[in-house]
Amino acid sequence: MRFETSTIKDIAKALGLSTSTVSRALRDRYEISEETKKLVLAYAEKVNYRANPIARSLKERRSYSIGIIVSEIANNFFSQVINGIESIAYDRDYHVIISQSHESYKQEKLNVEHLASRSIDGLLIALSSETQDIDYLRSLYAKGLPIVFFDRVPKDFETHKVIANNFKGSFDATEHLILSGKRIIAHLTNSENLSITKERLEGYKAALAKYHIEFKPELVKYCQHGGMHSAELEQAVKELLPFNPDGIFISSDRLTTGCIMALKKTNPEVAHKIAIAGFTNSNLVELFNPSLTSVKQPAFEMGQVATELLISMIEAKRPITEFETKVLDTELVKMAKR
Amino acid sequence: MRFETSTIKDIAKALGLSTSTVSRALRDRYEISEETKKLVLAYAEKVNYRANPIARSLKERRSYSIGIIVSEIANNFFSQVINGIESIAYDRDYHVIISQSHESYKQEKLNVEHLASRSIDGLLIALSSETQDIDYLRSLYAKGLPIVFFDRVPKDFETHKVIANNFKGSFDATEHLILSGKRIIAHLTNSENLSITKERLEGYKAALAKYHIEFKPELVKYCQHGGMHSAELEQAVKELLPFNPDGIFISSDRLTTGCIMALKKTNPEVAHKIAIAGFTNSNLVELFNPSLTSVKQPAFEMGQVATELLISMIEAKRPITEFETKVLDTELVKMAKR
DNA sequence: GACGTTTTTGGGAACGTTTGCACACTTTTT
DNA sequence: AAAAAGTGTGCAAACGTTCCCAAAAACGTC
Repeated sequence: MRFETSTIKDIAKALGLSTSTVSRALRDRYEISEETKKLVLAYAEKVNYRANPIARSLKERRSYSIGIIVSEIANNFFSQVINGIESIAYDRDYHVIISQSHESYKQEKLNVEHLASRSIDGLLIALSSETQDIDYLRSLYAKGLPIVFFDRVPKDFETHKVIANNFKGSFDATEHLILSGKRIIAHLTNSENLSITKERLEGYKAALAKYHIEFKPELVKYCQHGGMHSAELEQAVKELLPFNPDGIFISSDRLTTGCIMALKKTNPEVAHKIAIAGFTNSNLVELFNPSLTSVKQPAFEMGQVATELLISMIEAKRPITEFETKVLDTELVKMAKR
Repeated sequence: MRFETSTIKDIAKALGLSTSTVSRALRDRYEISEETKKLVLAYAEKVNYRANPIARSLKERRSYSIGIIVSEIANNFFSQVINGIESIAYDRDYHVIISQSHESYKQEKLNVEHLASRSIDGLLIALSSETQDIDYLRSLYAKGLPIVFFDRVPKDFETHKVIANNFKGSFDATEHLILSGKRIIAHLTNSENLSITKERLEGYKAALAKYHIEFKPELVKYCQHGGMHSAELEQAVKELLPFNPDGIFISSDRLTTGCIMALKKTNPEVAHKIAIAGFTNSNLVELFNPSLTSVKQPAFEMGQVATELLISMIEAKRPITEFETKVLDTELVKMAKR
């Protein structure tokens, strides 16, 4: 803000003290008499003093804020994660700054670098589907920026990570399809770059294997843009239909809703014949028609856990050498009976 | 970041220049020789110099960032608005900081004040449903913080505002219900505090009047928490059903989806008999069952327009005395035939 | 070559904090 | 009674910029 507001200096002058004393009183430092502290606090209250966080950041080289990078806030999963992050961060006196990569590597890098230059104390990030090169993150990390990955994590990066049990979630969903009698189960998934894509594919394969159903690579379709481009998605669906799948297991929020939409639009006659099971954190699934079986990730909790880990890194006295990868269980919400 | 990075001082020392000269070269000021400028820029490039925005903010008392307050990013309408805001802001070299009020007045005030203390250059805000007292905004505004309201705007606040044509949107939706033969049309709406609530109620009334249908206050139910508390919503729906409505016009995103959900849950047998028309920007309406007629707000555009207005205020040379309230048209998306 | 004018550069204060150090004053110890 | 230890305060530097002001350099004119 470009307008006047009372500063430590003003208080010092008004009270005939030095700025150092005032600062110490406000920050509740050790070497300060009860009396002066009371005095300063009372006066500060009176003039409605607000510390200038910018000045503090500059001096201390930290900002008490943490950066978040997600691909889209419009995605229920991510907005729930953000709520989880906020719930912990605010408790611990951190603020959060949210940025969207829109699944673009370039945008992601730009945002991260801007956040870093704004002195964020730590970063929580779910990689974009385009991202392959994470050297820019490595270099920030090497310079001392604490980073915690969630959901979409890189391998070969030694830090805390929080993910869902993607293998089990996929396994359960696929098994559910099989147990309801489906035999030709397609798999629609995200960019191959993503960790979640690989893990979910494995779960799908394992479920097929358990029931002795042959895995057919042609039944797996990847969408580079994670469902952001409807044309890409429709194309994938179109390529899948000739195999006459009776079930589709879909591995991400955007893709799940997008796929149903594409089916309804391009092949309404089969839309109800194909059973769908997919990852989604939409709180509107109950309204969907055709209905579907959904795999819900513990998004809020994931945000909380990631934030706790990040803050522990930020506030650690000594360099951390032991890192954890927390794995949280997903929940299978079975399709309503029709 | 608490780690070393090259500064203007470093460059000055390395090149045997003064910090002032380097600063001028970097900022492309007038009084500087081409030669030195080239030299400095080349070196800056080489050492990958990044200006420290914190220092700049402190010095200039502005931050090239704008604050956004919405109630929930998980709401499609707001996340689309945010995308619109970003699209303009980034073009004009501003960054955005998003905060959520979660429909709480206290949280809203806290967030605004934090943003203000972080030297945001301007504020874009949609009021929370709880907010009645906006004196804290007035006082910031009086101190020089540019504010543009969107969607949920206060009256008696002289500044730019951007809203949807709520009256017409409601009128159209209600008329649509009437034209499809409905006669007992209930209205489920937000907190009475909100500007949108009043405007939408008027549109609803006007449509009823046009077709000589008596307006009955008991058919209007307000939800203080805007659909955030499902109990409140279910209660409202329960109170409406005894009147045997054959149509419901709903005035907000959260309420629309929430109401359908409540109907399905508590009275599945009537859920399909009641025609629903409601405001929502969900991109999943096509999947809903029962289907509904939706009023879509031009959310992205609203964000864009609001941001343009805000930036014009921020960059205005002289105090602005003429303010506009832009009204954008909504779009009625009629229910698919069943 | 002295002088004025213009262009380029440097010195240094300022933005609002925090903090190491020194100093003054009290209290305790010897 | 002097020395030591403890407590509270102030001074001043620092964080990385920007920008006013003055100095220096370059150039033109007579």
